[in-house]
Amino acid sequence: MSTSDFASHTGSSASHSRSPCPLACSLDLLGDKWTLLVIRDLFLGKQTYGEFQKGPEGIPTNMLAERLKRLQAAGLVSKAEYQAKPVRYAYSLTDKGKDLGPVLKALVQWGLKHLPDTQIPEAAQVYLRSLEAGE
Amino acid sequence: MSTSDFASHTGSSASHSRSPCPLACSLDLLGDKWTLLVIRDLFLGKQTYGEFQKGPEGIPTNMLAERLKRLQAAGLVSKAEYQAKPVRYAYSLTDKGKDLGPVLKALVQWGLKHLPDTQIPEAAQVYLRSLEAGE
DNA sequence: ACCCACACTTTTAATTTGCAAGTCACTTGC
DNA sequence: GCAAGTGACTTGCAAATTAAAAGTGTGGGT
Repeated sequence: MSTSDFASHTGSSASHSRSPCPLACSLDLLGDKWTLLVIRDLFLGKQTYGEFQKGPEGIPTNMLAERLKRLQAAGLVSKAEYQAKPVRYAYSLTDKGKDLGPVLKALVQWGLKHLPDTQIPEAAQVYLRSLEAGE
Repeated sequence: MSTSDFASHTGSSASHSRSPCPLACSLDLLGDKWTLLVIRDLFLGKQTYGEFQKGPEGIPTNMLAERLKRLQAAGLVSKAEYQAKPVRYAYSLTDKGKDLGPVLKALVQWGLKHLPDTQIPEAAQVYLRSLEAGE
């Protein structure tokens, strides 16, 4: 059945890539420099591809496309055609995606406390409040 | 003027690489697949280089060395020589590092809720409890 | 003396990122 | 009615990052 012990990666099924640890698995999906920024923008109410691109960090377009695809495949984000004539799409968070609120909140609060010169733009105060409220 | 007039990184100083957003800045330091796993292991009580390497995820040794260096430089981790004859080092979390408890907790809870087949090994139940307790 | 453990460093290959440019379906202005 | 523009991506590379492997140095055990 198996030629070696279970300690090495690649378990019986392809479900978890590195280990069954919920932290490791979360990081397999979210652990990079862009994914959670896209989630943040969704919390902020951004909906279209163009809106994400115009963010202050300037995400490369191919990164954005791939992240949106990954997040859809993982069921955190849904894509809906809101207009057909010139076809336009609106992205939004599913409940699974909205459950990341506490993760964003924790990272934001850590950053505000420990990283100098970081601040939440006025335009985004609303979203922090929605995180506090546990939306 | 649009909602974010500091949209493009105007480069007032070299302090933040991408934007003044606390989330973006936190991710500049922590946003990858390994850094938070090292932090997790520190919460779990691991202290030596070898203990980190033996984790279930099998972090490459050069990644581990670099992450430990980065985390020390950022003041999240401290390194102490606990034995001189054959020189041995013990790594531990600073207060700044321990403040990541809520971040780990949020990611772990999200993973347990939404990612199938994830579980916290018995040996680590203790650490989750310490996160709950707000150590 | 020889082999082994710890704590890394170096080398080299594979993968991912970042940037620029291109595509496709329309829509608008002239 | 046709060039120019907009939104939403895709494609092609160069550059940077990551992963896997092997090597280094100190000292201990037998």
